[in-house]
Amino acid sequence: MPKTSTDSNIRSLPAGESLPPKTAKPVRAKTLKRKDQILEAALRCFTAHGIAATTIDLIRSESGASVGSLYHHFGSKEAIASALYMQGMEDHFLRLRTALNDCHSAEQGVKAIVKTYCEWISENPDWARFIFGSRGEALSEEQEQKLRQDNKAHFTYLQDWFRPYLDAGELKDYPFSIYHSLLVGPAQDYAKHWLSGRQKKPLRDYIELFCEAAWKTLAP
Amino acid sequence: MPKTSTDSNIRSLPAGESLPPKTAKPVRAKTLKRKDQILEAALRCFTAHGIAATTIDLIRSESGASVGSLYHHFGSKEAIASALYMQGMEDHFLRLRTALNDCHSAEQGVKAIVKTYCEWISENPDWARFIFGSRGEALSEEQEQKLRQDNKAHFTYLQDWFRPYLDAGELKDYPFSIYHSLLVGPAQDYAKHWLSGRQKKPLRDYIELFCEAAWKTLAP
DNA sequence: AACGTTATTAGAATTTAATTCTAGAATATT
DNA sequence: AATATTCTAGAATTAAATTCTAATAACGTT
Repeated sequence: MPKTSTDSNIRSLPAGESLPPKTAKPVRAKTLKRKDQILEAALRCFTAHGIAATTIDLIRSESGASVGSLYHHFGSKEAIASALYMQGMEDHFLRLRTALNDCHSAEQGVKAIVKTYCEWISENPDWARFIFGSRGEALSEEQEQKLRQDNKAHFTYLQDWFRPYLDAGELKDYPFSIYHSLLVGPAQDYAKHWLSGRQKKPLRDYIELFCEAAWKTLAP
Repeated sequence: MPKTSTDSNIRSLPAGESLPPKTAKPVRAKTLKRKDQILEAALRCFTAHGIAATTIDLIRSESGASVGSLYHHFGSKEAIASALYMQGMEDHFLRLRTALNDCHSAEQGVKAIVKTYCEWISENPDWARFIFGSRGEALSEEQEQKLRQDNKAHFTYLQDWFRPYLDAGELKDYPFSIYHSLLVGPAQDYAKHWLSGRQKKPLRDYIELFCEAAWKTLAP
């Protein structure tokens, strides 16, 4: 009985977590390759034609896979989008954590978050455009679940990272649930406008500015 | 030759503009009512089932209209979403301008923008959820065009409103294209999380905080 | 290296949903 | 009242997503 595979090619390992003890399903190299081909093709299609206008058949021909293969690996069109979304988030999260490792003050941390955010978007505009564009919809049960978990884990990681500085009074004491919004909200909004062509100046040009602004908001 | 009607029930009149001199097309009362019924039904459906899962047939039965009627008035499913989107934006823009009229300092203006933004979302959560959820996609040529114009007009309005204060040095002198992002970015991000259920505390509870934060960023 | 098992691929068949079309009813215009 | 236009209905069509059946390839086992 063929079963839609769910474990996609995970690139990052959640920092603190240990490997699940599971009854290892065999994962074939060719499978991962095909899945990646499909995801890449899908992103190309989404970028070129927009999410709504991208049909399964387009992804099929672009990826060289067959309909059967597509559905075997992902189960639905939505799931392809989901996977792309999740992959993007993971990629970004990982990068952010890496950046934070080199920071040793509240100010450095705050600025690193904003900077990393902007850089990721600048370097992966297609991916970012897709993620912004598909927000909300397009998440199946399972993936929605996983996204929440990931978000929460990420959130907790950040919280832990900042706690010492907070305790030391190096950071303004807002309710924590709001930190993320204060930090990346402005950059995110500008990014959206830039990605959609409504703003000309590249996001990159304003990185410094958004970093400064964020720090100004959060400095004690 | 029946033609898809394009002039939807506009609630706000762009402030500075005069009425177009057009060769008035007759607009029937019943027509507007039906269009509104359809839009309202559509919003209900989007809220209840999500945008992607809402079918034409669902909107049809919910609105009591026929397929023919639906297509006569809007021309496509996308166009229904577009109209809803536009209507929301207009509603919000109008409200914001009204609020700004009572402000007489940079600080008042800045805070009014953030406050109005938050209040509109808090009072129209379904509408807001839809707008955030449908971002980007779902705009037809014509409407895309109109949205850009509206945005630009709104933008210009804000710019004009703030210029005197900027000249008087009551406001930090950032590039103007970034003001909007600095102002509402944080509130917008939090709103998104709240609307999707990822954050519990209602946006309303943080209005003060976002206002203060915005002013802190923009104060000279 | 032959065998059985399971994963993968292919593409035809089916189902579901969006859109178009044709004709008739309602409303306005002369 | 005659005519033109807009609006409504629902059947017919088209397009796209998904399911299904069978064939092929990869893998572990012997």
